[in-house]
Formats: sequence, C-alpha cells, structure tokens
Amino acid sequence: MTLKLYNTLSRRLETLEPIEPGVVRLYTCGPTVYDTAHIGNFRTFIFEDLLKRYLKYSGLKVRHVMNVTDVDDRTIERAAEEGQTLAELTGRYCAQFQQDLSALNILPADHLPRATEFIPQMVAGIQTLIDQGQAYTTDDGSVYFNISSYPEYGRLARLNPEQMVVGERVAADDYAKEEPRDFALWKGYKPSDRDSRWPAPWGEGRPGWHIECSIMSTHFLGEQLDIHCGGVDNIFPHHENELAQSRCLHAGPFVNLWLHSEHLIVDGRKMSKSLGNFYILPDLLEKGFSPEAVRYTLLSTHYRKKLNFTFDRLQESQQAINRLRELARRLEEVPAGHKGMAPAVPDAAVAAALDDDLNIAGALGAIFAWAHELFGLLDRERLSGASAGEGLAALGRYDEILGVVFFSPSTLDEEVTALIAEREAARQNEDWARADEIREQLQQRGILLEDTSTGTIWKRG
RNA sequence: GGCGACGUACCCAAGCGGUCUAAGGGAGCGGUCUGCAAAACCGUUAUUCACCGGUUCGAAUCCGGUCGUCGCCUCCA
Repeated sequence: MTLKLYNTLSRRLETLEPIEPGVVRLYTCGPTVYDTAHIGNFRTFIFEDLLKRYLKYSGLKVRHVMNVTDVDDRTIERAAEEGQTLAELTGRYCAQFQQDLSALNILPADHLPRATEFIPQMVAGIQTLIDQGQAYTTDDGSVYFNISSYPEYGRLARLNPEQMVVGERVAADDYAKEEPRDFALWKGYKPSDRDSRWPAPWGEGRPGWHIECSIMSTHFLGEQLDIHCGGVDNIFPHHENELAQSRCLHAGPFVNLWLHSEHLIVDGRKMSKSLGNFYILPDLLEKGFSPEAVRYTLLSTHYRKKLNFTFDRLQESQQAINRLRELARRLEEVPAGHKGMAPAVPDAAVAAALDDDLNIAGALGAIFAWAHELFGLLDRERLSGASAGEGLAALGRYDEILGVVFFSPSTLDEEVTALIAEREAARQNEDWARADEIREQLQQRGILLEDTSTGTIWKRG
C-alpha cells in the first residue's frame, strides 16, 4: 500500500509514511458543542471516517483523537441564553453529537477529550510561550501570541501577515492587544463569561480556541502527528495558529500531513449556521431519509471537491445502496456447490483508487462495474457458488470502508408486518386489487415491496 | 485588494498527455422477466469535456486569456 494524500502545507500529494511503522497518529478537529452539528460538519467527520477506515483496511493501526470544544464565545453565549451552566449545555450537545456519529456509522475516536478537561495543561503551555517571549499578557488578564516571534506564520494558509486585511472580525474583538493579527491564547475574565473561569498565574479567565488542540494532541499522541484533519475553513486561523503554537512549544515538525475537506454547499453557498441554510441529521431522519443515505451522500464525492447537497442526492444515494444490498441478497441465494463462472473481485482497483488521495468515486465505480458483471451472471445462473461466497466476502470488505451496506438493520413495525402478511394472503387468493392496494399504501410510507422467486422482500425507497 | 478552488451527458461524477468515438450512480425511453409491478438483465440518452487561443505527432488532461460559480483573508467543519 502506498497511500498518497494531499498535504495542505506543501499543496502536493505526499506518501503517508507513519512515524512509527504500522501505526498512524491521527488528530481530527471535532465540534464546538454549542448546538446540534449540521450535516456540513458531518461531511468532514465522514471524510475522516473514510480515511480512518481505509487506513485500517490497509492493515494499519490508527490512534485517533478528536477534540471537543466546550468553552468558547458561542458556548458561553448559548448557555447564557438558555439559562444553563456551560457544563449543562455542552454536555447536552456533546451527547447529541455522539448520537449522530453513531447513527452515521462513524467509528468512534480512541479519545474524545474536551477542552475544559485540559485547562491546567493549557495554562502550562501558555506559560512556556510567555517565558520564551513569544506571548504577552495585557491589562485585562488576557494572553496573546506574538505572531512576529514565529517567522513561518502564514505558511500553512499561504497568507502573508503584511497583506492580511484587518477586517470586521478583528475590529469586533474588544480585547486589548499590541498588534491586531496576534491571537488569543487566554481570554481574561469578563462578567459575561459567567461560570466560565479558570485560574491562571496572569489572571482568571478561559483558554483561547487554538491552544486546546496543541495541548491535547501532544498529550495523547506525542509531539509529532502523522495526520491532522479538519474542514478547509480551519486552515485559517485555527490550524495556522495551532501550528505556530505547537512549533514554538516543541521544535519538531508537529504534523506530517495536513488534510482538509471542502465545504458542503446548499444553493451555491456553503452550509453554515450563520447563513441559516443548514440541515441537521435528526430532521433528515424525521423526513424519512435513512442515515446510510446521508452517509453515502456525504461520502461519495471526493473530499476536496465542494458537494452540493439536495434531497434528490439523498434519494439517489439510497438507490445506490439498495443496489449493493440487492447484490448481497442475490449472492446469498446461490447454492454453495453451484457450477459457473468465477469473475475476479476488484480489490486491486478499489485499493488503487483509494490510494490515490481517497478517490472514492473511482473506487465506487470499480465496485459497481463488478456488481453489474455479477448481476448479469446471477440472472443467467452462471455464477459459481464459490464465487458467490467470495463476492459476498468482498462486498463485506468494501463495506468496512464504505459503511453503508451492512449496518443499521432496519426493522418494520407490527402494522407494516401485518399488512405484508395480508398482502401475501391476498396474492395466494389472486386478489390482485387488494395486493396492489397494500403495496401502494406501503410505498407511500417509503417501503418498497418486491416479489421475488423466493418470496416477497422489502426495502427502503 | 491578497490568496485559492472549481466548470465533463437531463442530474451527480471518474478521468492526472495516447488503450477516451470519455468509468460508475441516479433519471428517462424501448425490450426481456412478472398476475401487474419492482428488482435484475439487454438496448438507448456526450465524436464530446464552459469559451477562445497556444504547446505537442497527439490534449478533457499541459500553458495563456475570457466568462461563470464558490471559498478563505483572526475564533466557521
């Protein structure tokens, strides 16, 4: 396996060469738990899941850490609005987040540390930067990183600090600092912060956003990471600042490969809370879409391409998944000793595509082309029993990467089960009118019935 | 103003200088099968890759320009 990935730092494809042979140290930026994450957020988490699953598929061990930001402007604001403590609010949304991760069949990280669990370590790190003369305190008890103390500042984002526009967002920051481009390591306490206050040598307050990742990644994975992921909007300022801090706290390279996923688009604009054009998973499930259809939709476009989200897309994804599930069902029906052809499984094509910067569309193309070949043989009863078994195993392997075929075993409620039984009876009596009526009724509810040679099956529409 | 990405059929999308008269998914149309459907299969829907010019024996693929869309430029995945 020679997996090549696009490194944002070099803007080139680079071969993954784990620091420790056979083990990949992966750090992915998690959510800020001030609200339910929208599916644009999940596009990134699903891209990271694809990466992780493919690394495992390739025989590597993955040590994965995802942080949870549970203290920042938004969490504090939201907690105040809802009259809750910070911990109550973030606890609630963190639980929601994990529930959504699970629904989308995203493999959990080995560690999911929350920023507030590492405040003393962050304080120590900030103190080191102060001691080194790379950070300074201000009268309000805040601490800022002096970007001029780090010559490589701007390298990741390819921004020249001299040319950076000091815009509204900087002006809106009412903290005192020596130079507008410097960023906060620590924010001095203000009454509006309510219960969000922690002690520090230079004064009570709370950590800035970026320092948590520098500290927690090192804590769990060491000073150098193989891969660090996030959405493109994290390149600047978050990752640029994180990189600066980490490089100043320890001399090594910090991250070998920086990977960033593109945005999910709605009506031509990026999906975001501020634009109001977002969807959350529970709402899509409520509308009757399956979690696997959401997963497939977010997964099936290359991670560095913008992805336009539509309900049609979800529907198309469901159809594609149904096709693979149908293949599995048909393969299971082939008797073990059946004589026939033995087509090759597309392992090599799938691996070649994914080795090329996770070319998922190429991999899916290979899988579906193979599926088509198998269906043709199945229709003519010319697939050997052994090949059917191999095919089923191969599909299982590929689904360890895709995670859309063999998960979330759907169940039917009693009413539906009874209707299906009633229809069976009607068909036995050749009462076609009643049988068709039930079929249409269930179709309205998103359940498709198909009468096969071995009985009636159902699937989601 | 600075930096960057993208534009392939009705929709989505692969393609990384020749095997491209361009994978794969969805959708449509005709057929086989079926009680009828659905699924699956067979056939069909781009001699063409936003547009213009250039490099090359050869370009969807490289270079330049034009048009269009989007993103980032201090706390957005």
